[in-house]
Amino acid sequence: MTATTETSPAASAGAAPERTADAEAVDPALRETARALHSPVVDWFAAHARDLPWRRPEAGAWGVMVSEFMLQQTPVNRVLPVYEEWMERWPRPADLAAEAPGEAVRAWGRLGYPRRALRLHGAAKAIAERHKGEVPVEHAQLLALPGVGEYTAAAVVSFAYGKRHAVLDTNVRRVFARAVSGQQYPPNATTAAERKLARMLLPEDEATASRWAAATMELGALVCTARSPACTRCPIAAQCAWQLAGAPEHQGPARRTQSYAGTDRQVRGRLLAVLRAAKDPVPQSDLDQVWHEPVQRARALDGLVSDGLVEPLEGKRYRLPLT
DNA sequence: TACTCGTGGGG
DNA sequence: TCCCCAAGAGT
Repeated sequence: MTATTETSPAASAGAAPERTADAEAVDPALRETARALHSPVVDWFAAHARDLPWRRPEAGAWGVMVSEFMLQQTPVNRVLPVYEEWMERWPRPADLAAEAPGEAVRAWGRLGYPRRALRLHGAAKAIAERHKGEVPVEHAQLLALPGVGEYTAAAVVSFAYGKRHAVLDTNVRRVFARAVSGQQYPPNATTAAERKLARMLLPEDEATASRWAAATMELGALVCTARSPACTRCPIAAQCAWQLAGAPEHQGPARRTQSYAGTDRQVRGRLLAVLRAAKDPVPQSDLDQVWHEPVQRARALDGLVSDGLVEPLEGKRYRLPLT
């Protein structure tokens, strides 16, 4: 029974008058599908969830937010040590807000995409200034913070505050694509249909919805993986639309793989690595050593400066930003 | 929408 | 070895 992801005639025909304005019509078949998935997935999570530091109560909303920033496109194993250092050094948003942004970039280390460090610092400042030092509870307020998008806002709302909110990351999208839509992989870009499906599948009960969000993510991360899913260990393999369809190969455009060698990104990474390691301002002549091609080198450095990741000083010297 | 933005480990 | 991909956001 593959669930339809769009409006079904049955559900939308005679719109129930008692529905509130923003309530969505729910396909009865999909509702049944959802109920059949909730218990197995949530129970599996209770038995197999990893003991990650940001899942412990003492992490608090700030800990959850820090972890979510770090986990944007970076694997858990690499995040763990940096997260621990970070939380020890800056246990509250105000602690980070009081620091120079360059210190956040330095402490970010080699997690990659260092703009995230800058944005996390900016988010901490906004929280300190506009929210009395407390991580906001409202999704819209979270969304207004730098570096917080649809996913991160939902994750904080759900994981930190236990609210009922659909959480749609790459893991969840893959689980739903397979279990419900019968596809090996989700579309390249998140679609409105996926968002709607995620809302439809969300359990009504708040506490269950929160567990469901974390559980579907964990299932995607540990079992329903991209490359080689461990279907024998999957709690919903018997109901999986993709399995029931014979695990067909993905059709449609392949995800375009991003190159790295020789790109500006690589040059930026090398430049920033030098600056992270330096305690004092670095003369340009030192930065020139990291890349042979002068035009690309200059472009990369300019980009870092305009992104606010690097601060230019008098006499062709550079450092991580003090302000 | 499609593209940019780091880094490194596992298949 | 090489390639794929990993709890996205911003433009």
